[in-house]
Amino acid sequence: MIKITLPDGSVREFDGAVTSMDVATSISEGLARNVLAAKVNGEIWDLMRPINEDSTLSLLTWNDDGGKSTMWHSSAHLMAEALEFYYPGIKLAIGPPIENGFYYDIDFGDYEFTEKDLKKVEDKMLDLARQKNDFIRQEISKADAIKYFTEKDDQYKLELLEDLEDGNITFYTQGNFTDLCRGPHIPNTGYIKAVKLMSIAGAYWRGDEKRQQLTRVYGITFPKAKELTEYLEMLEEAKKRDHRKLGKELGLFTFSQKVGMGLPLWLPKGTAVRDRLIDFMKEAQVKTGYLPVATPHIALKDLYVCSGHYEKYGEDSFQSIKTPHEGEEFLLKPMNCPHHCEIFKAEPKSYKDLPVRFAEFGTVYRYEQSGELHGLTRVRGFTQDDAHIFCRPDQVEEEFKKVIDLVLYVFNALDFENFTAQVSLRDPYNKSKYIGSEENWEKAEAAIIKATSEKGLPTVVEYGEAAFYGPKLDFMVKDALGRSWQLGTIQVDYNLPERFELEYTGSDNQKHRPVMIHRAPFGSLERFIAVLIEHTSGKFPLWLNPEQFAILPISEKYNDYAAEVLNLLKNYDIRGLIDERNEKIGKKIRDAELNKIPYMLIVGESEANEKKVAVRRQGEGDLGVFSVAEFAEIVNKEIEEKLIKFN
RNA sequence: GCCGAUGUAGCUCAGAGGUAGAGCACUUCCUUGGUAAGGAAGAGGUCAGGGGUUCAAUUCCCCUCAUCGGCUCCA
Repeated sequence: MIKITLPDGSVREFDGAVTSMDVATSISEGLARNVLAAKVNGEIWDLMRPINEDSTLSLLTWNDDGGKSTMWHSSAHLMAEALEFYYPGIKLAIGPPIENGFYYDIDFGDYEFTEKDLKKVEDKMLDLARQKNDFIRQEISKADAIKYFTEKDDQYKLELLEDLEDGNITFYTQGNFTDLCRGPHIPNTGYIKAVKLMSIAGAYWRGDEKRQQLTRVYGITFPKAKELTEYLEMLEEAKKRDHRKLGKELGLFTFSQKVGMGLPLWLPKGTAVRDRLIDFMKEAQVKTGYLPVATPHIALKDLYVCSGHYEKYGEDSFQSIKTPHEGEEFLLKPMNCPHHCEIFKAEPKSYKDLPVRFAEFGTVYRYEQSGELHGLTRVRGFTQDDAHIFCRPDQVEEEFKKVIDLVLYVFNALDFENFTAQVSLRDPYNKSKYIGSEENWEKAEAAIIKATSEKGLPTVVEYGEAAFYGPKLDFMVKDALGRSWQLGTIQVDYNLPERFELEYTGSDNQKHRPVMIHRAPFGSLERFIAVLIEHTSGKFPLWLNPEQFAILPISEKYNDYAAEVLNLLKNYDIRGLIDERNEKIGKKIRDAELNKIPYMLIVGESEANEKKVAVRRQGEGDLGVFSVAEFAEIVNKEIEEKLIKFN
C-alpha cells in the first residue's frame, strides 16, 4: 500500500507501485491529458516513473514552470533527433530548457548550419512529434555510457560523463535518439503540437571563450498551435516597444559612427526627458539631505590604483590619456566614488557630521566589448544618478532604509509596479574573491536583509552575485511584457573607506572608519530611459513628456488663434506646439497620435469664437470643449496625481 | 573580442552581371477642411568603405567597418 499526499493535503492510497500518471488518471481524465511531469518529494520526475514509497506529489501542467521546462527539455531532445536525421555525425553538447523555450549546443563539424536550414528541421520535429514516441528512461552504468559515446565519438558528452558518478547516470530514448540526460521528460513526443526554431548563435563549450565554439540553436514549443501564434504576436509587440526603434521614431536619441559606437547622442526631445528626470531626482534628493557635488571626467591613474579598480579593471578599460611633456597618466572616469572619497577627505569630519551624502549626476566611461553594445541599455558612456553616503556603522541600516524609500518614490512616480528586490550576497563557496573582512561582510549582509524585510519588499536572495567590495540590493523591474530589467542599486562598501583611509572623529575623540553606501535609484539614466520607453511604449507620464499637447488648427485660418492659445498655456507651465502645416485635421490628428502626444487641442471657427479648445486625449479620443484655463487644470491635475512630492 | 546574419534615399523596404525603384517623410503649388492618411509636381543615392574577378560589379569573391541575434563580460 502506497500513500500519495497531494498539495491540498488529501491522501490517496494505491496497491503497489504507481506512476504519477496513474494518480492523475485517478483524479480526472482532463488532468491526465494535460499533465506533463510531476514533483515527487520535491524532485521533478517523469510521469511514468514508478513511485515505490509513500510520497508527496504535485502534478505539473503547462501552467507550472516545472511543466513548461520539462516540455521544453523534451523538445530539445526532439530537435536533436531531427538534427541527427539530417546531419548524421553531429556532436551534441548540452540542450537545456530556458526561460522561453530551449536550446541545444551542437558541433556541426564542417557543415555550416544556417537559418535557412531551420524550416526543414521544424517540419521534421513536427513529423516526429506526431509519431508520439515515448521518452524511455534507462539507468546505465558509467562504463556503458562511456562506451556508447565513445562509439558515437562525442567528446562533449564524454566530458560531461567525467563529472558524473556511476550509478547515477540515466539515458533517455525517444524514437531513434538516445541522449545522456538526468530528465525528466514528458511521456511522449505527441504532447508537442507547435514548434518554432527561433535563431542560431555561437556559444562556447561550457561558456569558456578559450574552448570550442559551438552552434546554438534556439527554439520553443507549445502544447497548442494557438499558443505559438500568441507567443509570436507577443514578440512582435515587444519589437514595437523596442527603445531603439521608438527612440528613433520619437526623436529622443541617436548614435553616430563618427562619434563612436556605444556613445549615445541625446536629441532635444530626449534631452528634455532626461533633464526632467534629473530635476525630479535632484528635488527629492535635496529633501533627503543629499549634497550635490561635481567632479571632472578624468583623473590620475593613481586614483584608481588606490581604489583598487585599476587592478581589477585596468586592462579591460579605456587606456590612459597622457600629458605631452610631464608624462602624467589620466584615466577616463569609470566611477564617481573615488572622487567622492577625496571630497570626503577634503575637510575633517566629526561623528556629528555623519551621515554625509554626496550626490552627482556623473558621466562615466567604461569599455564594453563591441559585440556587447545594445541601444541605450549597454553603452560606453553614461550618466549615473550617483551618490555616496558616508556614515557610521550604526547608521547603515537607517540609511539603507532611506534609500529604499527614495527608490520606491521614483518607481511609484513612473508606474513601475512590478519589481523585485534582489539581495546579492557572497558566494559562500568562494569567499576569496571578495575584498574586505569576514566580520564586515556579515554585518552588511545582515543589515540589507533586515532593511528589505522591514520595508516589506518582495525579495529574492542571490548568492554569489555580490560586488567584489560588498553586498548589494538591486531593484529588478518587470516591464509590461514581463521581461526583467535591473535598475536601481544600493551597495554597501567597506572597502573604499579602507583604501582611501577615510576617517571621522568619534565621540570618544578617537579616529573611526566610516562605511560607504553607493546608490543610484535610476542606475544609469540611459538604461533607465530605455526601460521607461519600453515600459510605456513611448507614452511617457504627462509630467515627463517633452510635448504635453499639440494645438491642431482646423485650417490655416486659425493659426493665429492657435498661437494665442499657446501663449496662454505658457502661463500655466504647460508645454506644447502648434501643427501649422497645411494639412487636413484628420492628418494632423493621426500624426499627433503616432507621435504619442498626450493632448490634442483642436481649434477651428467655433473654438476661436468662443475662446475655447476641443480636447482630445491620445489613445482615447474626444473629451469635449473646454476653456484654456479648464484644460490647464485637467493637465495639472493629472500631473499632481502622479507626481506626489517626496518628503 | 568570438560565431552567425544584415548593410540600397531621412525612415520602412523591393530589385537585378548591362546607367537605381516603391511607400512614407521633405520642398513647391492647388485645396482651407471638424477628430487616425486630400491632390499634383519636385528634390533626394559613390547601392557601408576598400580590393579583386569581368568588356561591364550595387549584384559574384575577399578584406575592413557598422548594425542585429547570441556567447563571454559588466566596478
